[in-house]
Amino acid sequence: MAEEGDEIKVFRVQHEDESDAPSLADDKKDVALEEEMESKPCIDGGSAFHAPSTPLLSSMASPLPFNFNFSPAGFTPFQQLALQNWQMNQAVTNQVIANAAANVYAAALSPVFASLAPMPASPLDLFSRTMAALSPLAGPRVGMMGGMGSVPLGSPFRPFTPMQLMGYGGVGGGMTPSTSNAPSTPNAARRKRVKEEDKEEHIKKPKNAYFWFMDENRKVLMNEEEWKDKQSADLNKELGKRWHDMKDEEKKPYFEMAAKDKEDHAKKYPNWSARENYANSAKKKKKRDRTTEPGEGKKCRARFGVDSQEKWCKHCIRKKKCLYTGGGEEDEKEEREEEERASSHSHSTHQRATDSESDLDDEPTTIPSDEELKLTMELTPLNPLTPSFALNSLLLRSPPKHLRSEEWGDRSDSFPS
DNA sequence: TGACCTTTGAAGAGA
DNA sequence: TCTCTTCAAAGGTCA
Repeated sequence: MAEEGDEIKVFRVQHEDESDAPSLADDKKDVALEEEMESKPCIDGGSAFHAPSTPLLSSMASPLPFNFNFSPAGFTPFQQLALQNWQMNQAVTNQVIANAAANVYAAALSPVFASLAPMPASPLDLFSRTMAALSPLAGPRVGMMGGMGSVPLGSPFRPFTPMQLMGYGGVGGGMTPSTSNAPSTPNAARRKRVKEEDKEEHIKKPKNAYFWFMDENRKVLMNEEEWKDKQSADLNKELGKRWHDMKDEEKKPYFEMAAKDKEDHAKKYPNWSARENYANSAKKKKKRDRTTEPGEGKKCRARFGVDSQEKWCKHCIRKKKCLYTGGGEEDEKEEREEEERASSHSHSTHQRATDSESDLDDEPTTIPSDEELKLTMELTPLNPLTPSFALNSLLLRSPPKHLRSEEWGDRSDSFPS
């Protein structure tokens, strides 16, 4: 059987120079993508088979049937995107075949299946049996929606998870559950690094005296019969009472601890200010915004509705700045910024309403982002610029009917024969 | 997975 | 100077 650590790396993209590692921002994007992909379980619900590496397989790895590369030059950005997707799918397909081959080989090595699947006699034998395993005629199948990469039901073949197919998680690296805290793959290490970097970005406030007191007494309280099953909030209530009942002298050590903590914090982060932690994330800002009553802070039109103008303040009735919202400095600043943004844009794209009527609208007209535009275009049928359209067009090797031939040009040499 | 609950004290912002 | 708001920790609950 294959040794531990043996692996097949057919399409794993390696950075030639590790020092030329992607930036943290890129890492974050990658990690988000990886987490999304890894969150999708292996389709047949089983654990993926550990594909062995053998000289026989090595001979198989290179001349896989679909291995085309062609230059995206001359394509529109969206067509290039489609091209990338297509090439990625091609890589996945190749990996599926490689995995199937590995499974055929591994099954042959297994004492259980040896009688059913004898050793491949040659690379050609292995290849033909691999293709047979992938054939739709191979009986009921499981995994990968019954398509390419699925395996005959009841067979020892296990499809790889999407991440494994892509080379993430490592065919030889992340297949078995890790028993240590150490990241099992370079990607896991990268993910951990990203999380740690995120952690480092946030410098927490030093604890105050009461928090030092809580630290010390929470566990004591939790050991008390009466409080051991209570929730944290209840414990905090009780701790608050006890803190309140304590004499100043009893509190003194905690204030000293807090003072020391504050001093150390100031030494460690001389330029830090508590302000830095004020709603520095959108979620916290959202949370903060929710602390106001529903409708509070809204202008009269939004608060009472157009039909209840009798409830509006006199300013709103006269289309002036709402009395309820007050139109604080922050609002005015935002409005100024909004107007600047609007004026910097062409007047045709987004003209922020400047009259009081529009000013009363809750949601200003927003400019769709590039991503939103892309999505919209993807959802628009027959748009020649959408990735899916471009992909289909590429695969069909013929220009869309409504595209002029000179726009499309001759790209027949870009496609596999 | 992250908000919420609950406490006190420190810090910052704004009036 | 005063008032108001936010955040620091904990861990169960809930969406």
